[in-house]
Amino acid sequence: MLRPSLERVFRQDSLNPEQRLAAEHRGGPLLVLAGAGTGKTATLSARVASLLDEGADPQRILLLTFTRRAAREMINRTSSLVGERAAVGKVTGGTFHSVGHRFVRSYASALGLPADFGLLDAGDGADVLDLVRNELGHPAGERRFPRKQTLADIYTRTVNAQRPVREIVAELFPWCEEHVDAVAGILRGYSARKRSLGVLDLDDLLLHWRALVQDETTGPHIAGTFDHVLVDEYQDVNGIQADIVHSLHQRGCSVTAVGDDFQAIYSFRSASVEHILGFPGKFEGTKTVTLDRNYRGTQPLLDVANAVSAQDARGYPKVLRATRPGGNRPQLVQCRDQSQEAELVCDQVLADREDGLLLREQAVLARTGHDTDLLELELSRRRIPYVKYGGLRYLEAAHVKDFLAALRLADAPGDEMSWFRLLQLAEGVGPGRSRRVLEALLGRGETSPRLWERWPAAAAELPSSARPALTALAGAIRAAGDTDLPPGPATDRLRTALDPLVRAHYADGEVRMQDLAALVTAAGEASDLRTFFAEVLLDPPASSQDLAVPPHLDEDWLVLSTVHSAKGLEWQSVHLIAAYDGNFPADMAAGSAEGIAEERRLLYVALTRARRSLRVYSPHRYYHRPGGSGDTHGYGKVSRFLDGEAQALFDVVAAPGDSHRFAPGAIGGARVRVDVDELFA
DNA sequence: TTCTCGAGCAAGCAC
DNA sequence: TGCTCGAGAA
Repeated sequence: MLRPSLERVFRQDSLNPEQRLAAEHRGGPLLVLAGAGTGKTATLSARVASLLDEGADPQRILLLTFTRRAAREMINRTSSLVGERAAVGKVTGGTFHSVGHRFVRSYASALGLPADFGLLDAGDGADVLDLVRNELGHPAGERRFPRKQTLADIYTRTVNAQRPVREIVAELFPWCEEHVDAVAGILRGYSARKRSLGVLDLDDLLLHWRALVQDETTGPHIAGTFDHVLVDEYQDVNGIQADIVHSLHQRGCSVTAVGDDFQAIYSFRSASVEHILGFPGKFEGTKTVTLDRNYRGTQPLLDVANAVSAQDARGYPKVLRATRPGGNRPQLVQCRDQSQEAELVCDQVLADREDGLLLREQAVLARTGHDTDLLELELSRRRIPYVKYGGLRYLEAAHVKDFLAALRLADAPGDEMSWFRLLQLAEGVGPGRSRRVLEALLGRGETSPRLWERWPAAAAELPSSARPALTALAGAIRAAGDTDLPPGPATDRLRTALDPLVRAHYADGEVRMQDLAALVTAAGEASDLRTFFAEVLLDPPASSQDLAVPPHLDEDWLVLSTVHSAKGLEWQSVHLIAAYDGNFPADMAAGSAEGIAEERRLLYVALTRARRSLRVYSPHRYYHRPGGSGDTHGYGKVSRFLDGEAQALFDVVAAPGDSHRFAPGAIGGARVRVDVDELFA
């Protein structure tokens, strides 16, 4: 039963009967099927608030979310409900990876890991794989031999599916099958190398966490620290994550899973919609609550989403119903090509802004990061500020990797790969010299305490022009590794030392250094360097904007995002671009029924982000990367998911104007030559 | 040994 | 289109 105070709070927050049921359910596993926009966050927050109100210890509540942003939002909402920020703040929250990391660190010795084990992100892992591949004598140039990224994909699919590599390769990478023995050897070498380096990659964190929870000694210990485990976005868990949750359940934790099987879009990360579909069967005594009242969109928009979801007979049936009345029909905009698409989007964005809609209330969604390339040009030309989420990730930018390499060395000065990377920032230093410097610096397996004494000898291998900057950098790394120095000043020293190297090495060094300033600001709020490093790696900022200090109130920008990164977010106005068949579904995914089903769900996620206005653009002619030889353009139809029935729910708009002016072949076989060669005769 | 440049080829979403 | 690798010059 709820106390009167909370009773009032719930009513104020207007929980509907189903949401209330979910918030107040006690005993036994709970599955909340929450359609898009049905107040999932409000419900989970209310449930946490209700548990706290009953006297639950916040530290004994575990909240597993997909991103740190989601965890933060949940905790903020909960504290506005209970009004005790401090108590709520003690709730253990984060992503599977970050929470797993905390346990693996605590139980490192039980796992036979060094107490100060390091972390590899996806890019680091691929680099180590590349190293092993070359050592085993498979140069990257060899015909049809998988590249490092492909090797990394094979590795992660294999361990996450827990199936033999031969099966995975045969099924998902058939073009690599002739090399499967060599691939298996490289993966074995990769595991051995990680052990000898004392590092874990992202998959290892989950594997080790699961091992801890399943172990008869450590398992009860870990499960015993929690009474309640709440998992958000359950449709996107993979087999290992599902095992972890199930083990916690078996060891006595009360489990709540929240998700929407129709928003499962992460199968490429080995997530499977089967885990949410099979939840009631696996967790005995499950109470299932379905939320289908939509508080986000208007009915004309939801009708389209419903029409798309109805094409898939599987899953929990649900039809979204709007709670807000009225609304306009969505538009399906047929345009000539992607440059016209970019113009039309800009026109509309500016028109809506004239009507008082902030840029931040508008978003442009796309299948892939580079679908927005042309649009970004047009936005810059018209001076419309924007922030881009997804696509090329922040951590993959070379200068950010440089900075993280320095950060890693502060914690682990013996890290060969990081040194190798940083040394080559200097002019006149390549792989050859780096190797000699490292030989002098790291010796043969000697331990690190004496490492800094060897720096002068190591620096002697450097060309004199490179010596001052690298010596300064080494000094900054050594100072940053001193635990007495707080993370803010420590990272600032690193940044200062990197400054001349970054400016000289990259053409746009100026801009890159500003990015790093944002990282230093973020580091200032962390408790120590190692924690900061882990946080950045395990929950990377979606863009440098994520790290920046809170922007001024008068700043406003349009949001560009991939559909994947847009999950869980909403805007007043949404533009979905490049919705042609071949992109929705992507050609790559169109080979299998499950692949197509997932693409449909991806479109569904995009369609359900809008509150008031939705425009879907389908360019007739689009650019694509040449797959073989010949034309680099394709002629597309609108996505097959927007069939006749779905299209009838749109206002179909043909782009205005000159649809024939640039039509291919209009001039027949004419050849117009421009030739200045005679000038150089 | 480092750097530059051209050829050849691959492919997206991300903790 | 943009990365990676190999050839060849400084």
